[in-house]
Amino acid sequence: MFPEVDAASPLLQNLNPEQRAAVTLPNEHALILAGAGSGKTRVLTTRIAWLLSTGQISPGGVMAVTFTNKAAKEMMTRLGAMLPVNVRGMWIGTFHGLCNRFLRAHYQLATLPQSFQILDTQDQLSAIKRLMKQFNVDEERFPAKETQWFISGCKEDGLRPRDVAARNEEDRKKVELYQLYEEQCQREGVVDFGELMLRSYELLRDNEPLRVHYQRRFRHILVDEFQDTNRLQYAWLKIFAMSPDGTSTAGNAVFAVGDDDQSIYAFRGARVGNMADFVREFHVQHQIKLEENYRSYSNILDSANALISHNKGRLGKNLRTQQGPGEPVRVYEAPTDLAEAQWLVEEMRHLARDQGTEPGFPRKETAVLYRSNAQSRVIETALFNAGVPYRVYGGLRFFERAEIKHALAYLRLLENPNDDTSFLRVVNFPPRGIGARTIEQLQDASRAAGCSLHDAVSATTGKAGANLGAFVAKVDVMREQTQNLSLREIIELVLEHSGLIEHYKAEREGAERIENLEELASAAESFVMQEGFGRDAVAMPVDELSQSPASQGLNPDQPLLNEPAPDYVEPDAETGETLSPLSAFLTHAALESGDNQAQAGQDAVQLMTVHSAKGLEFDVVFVTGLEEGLFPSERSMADMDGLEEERRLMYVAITRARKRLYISHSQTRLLHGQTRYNVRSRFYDELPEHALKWLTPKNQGFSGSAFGYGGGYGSTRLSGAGGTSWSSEKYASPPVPAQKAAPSHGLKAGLQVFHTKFGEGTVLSIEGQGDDARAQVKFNRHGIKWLALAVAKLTPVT
DNA sequence: CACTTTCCCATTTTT
DNA sequence: TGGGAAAGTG
Repeated sequence: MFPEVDAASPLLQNLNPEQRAAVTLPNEHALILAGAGSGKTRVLTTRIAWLLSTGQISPGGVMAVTFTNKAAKEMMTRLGAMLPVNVRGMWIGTFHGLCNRFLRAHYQLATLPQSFQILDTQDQLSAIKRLMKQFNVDEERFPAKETQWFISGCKEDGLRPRDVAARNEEDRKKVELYQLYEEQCQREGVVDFGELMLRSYELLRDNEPLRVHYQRRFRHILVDEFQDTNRLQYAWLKIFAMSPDGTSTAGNAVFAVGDDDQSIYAFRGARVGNMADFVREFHVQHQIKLEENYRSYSNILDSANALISHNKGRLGKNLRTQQGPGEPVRVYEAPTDLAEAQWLVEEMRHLARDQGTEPGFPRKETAVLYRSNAQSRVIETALFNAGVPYRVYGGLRFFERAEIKHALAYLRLLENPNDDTSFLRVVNFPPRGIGARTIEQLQDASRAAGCSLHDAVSATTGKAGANLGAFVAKVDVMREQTQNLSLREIIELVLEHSGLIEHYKAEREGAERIENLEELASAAESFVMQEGFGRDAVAMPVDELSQSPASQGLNPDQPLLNEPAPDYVEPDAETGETLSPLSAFLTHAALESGDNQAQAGQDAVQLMTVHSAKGLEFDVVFVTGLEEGLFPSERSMADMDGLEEERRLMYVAITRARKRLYISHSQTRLLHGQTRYNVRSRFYDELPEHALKWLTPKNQGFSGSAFGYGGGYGSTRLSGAGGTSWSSEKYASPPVPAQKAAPSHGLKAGLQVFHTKFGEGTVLSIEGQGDDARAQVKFNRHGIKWLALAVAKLTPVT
């Protein structure tokens, strides 16, 4: 063993035997099966810290890949706390972030312009729509969304147009569109998310010296959430560790951490099978299971274990805890979705009251989970009426807001005038007399000349042409004027000269948009300060690469195991070429859409889908809407894989809870304007009776009836007033109609409130009743306003 | 070009 | 039912 282990032992101190074994594995491929709450991130970061502090590797030899920016950031923060090491120098990031970094470093080899821009999903869709219009593709037969899905799917499987076998006319058309789309992107100098991955994969695959260089460099490749990798990501990882023919390269080790039971992203291309493939293709000798759970009481874990045991073909894992049984899992059946929501709110009041006696649950430690976003509405209404502060996850993120995207489009045009997607977004925004007609003509001209819209402008004539010319001139002038300005100044100039600010000043809801635009300038400034810009996007300078651990203050005597290949020097390291701050910021904006958790400081109940709850934990968790057809979703019940994924989803939901878990469902639910009569989810019958406590009498379950789980029986609608054949004793008492009780909005004069648009304010007066109730509120920043309580979202500030 | 009307859709989400 | 996007109107 390494003598340095002793020196590193503080790192290993608080690990259990399995965790310690994982952290100290030899430099060989390994698969860590990490159950929910088993300290997965901890193992991952400690592994890196251990490798560094025992001198087995230098920072430049580490690559750690995650799926989300959040996870990458957390890893860097925790690592930085463990060791005095420059975490920025390491290749820690998301798949896409690392691919971006790689492509920026080798943009010539990748045949990309140096400041290529990244299309997000929206941009991609509009690019495809534009393409389809240009080639007169029938949007009825080929919806743009479907084309987008097809193209992304191909890329995720590593397929170029020529690799796709088309067996019918439709497929041929789609492949043709894929081909045209690629040409368009290349012409415009933009890449979509899939392209980032695919292109870097291909570059490594086809360029041997380059591949060998990186293979020698990254001796340790660590992967988080391995069960979520798609085909291409798997191939991408493999190319770092092996020759394309499958010959293993001596010396580097892939350390994959994942949990097959938490694989819930098959719908977007994730392949759990990658775990088994990994073991086979990499001849994995080291598999370690982390089954000790540090999060939940055993009643909760027993429920999770029992449920997931109904899935076939698992890699096999059982969570255990040293904590006691804890409280039973509480189960509730409501007559209506509204009643379910009201019960939930009532229960939350108790939780708040319990705070005085027991350790207590802060509101932000309470989460309400649901299968689909549509379910949040009833719950939100109930919480709102009860005056309980809450926060909903999901929805528009900062960089996805329309006004932000407009501003970014101008900025992108400064960097790259050929970016037609950006050109079209703002050519007539704010309006400057360039109509659809003019744009069509311009597009025809550009197609005929085979050039970008920008370049086609000079060929246009007439008054329309004059307007276009003015637009292009304006952008060109802005480009010159911003030449030597700081990023903040650039953005401020563009906001002003583009007319965006002026335009929104005139708009009724424009004030908020202007605030967002101002925030964009601030965000850019802090980006420059924090990142020292470009650091994110550029390959590491060579001196850092060859830096010995000694200069990191670590084990001076240990020889480096990862000498970079002498015959290859990373290009940017030589020239010191860096990306402009603007370009780096635009990349940042595309790769990190910004969190949507504004006002995170408030103590509010957390509402989110089960999917977005993955990776989080709360003291109290409500899992709602446990109904056949909803959870499991009827859309996924066609095949067994779909059902098993739903079960894993439920497993994820259950294992979010630390102390108290509620599971609820409703007999009826309003969906798409119609009342649906649902049967409680089959998942109830897969939970252990001993861990449950029914708060309402347990009715005859669907599985107990004579019907079994045939497809399509999950839920039904009442036809007319009749009712269906099987709505017997279960529905003997008609569901309680929606109560029209006076909604207690919980507001009164003098109360401090929060409004999502206007911010904080004070209630001056209330008038009207029920749906007509209005409140006069004096906002700190927006003056006095009347707000209809049925519409406005006012949250009491605590 | 702004505003209104109609129509269509409707798990899950990150990059 | 209700939101967003496309089509229609002054």
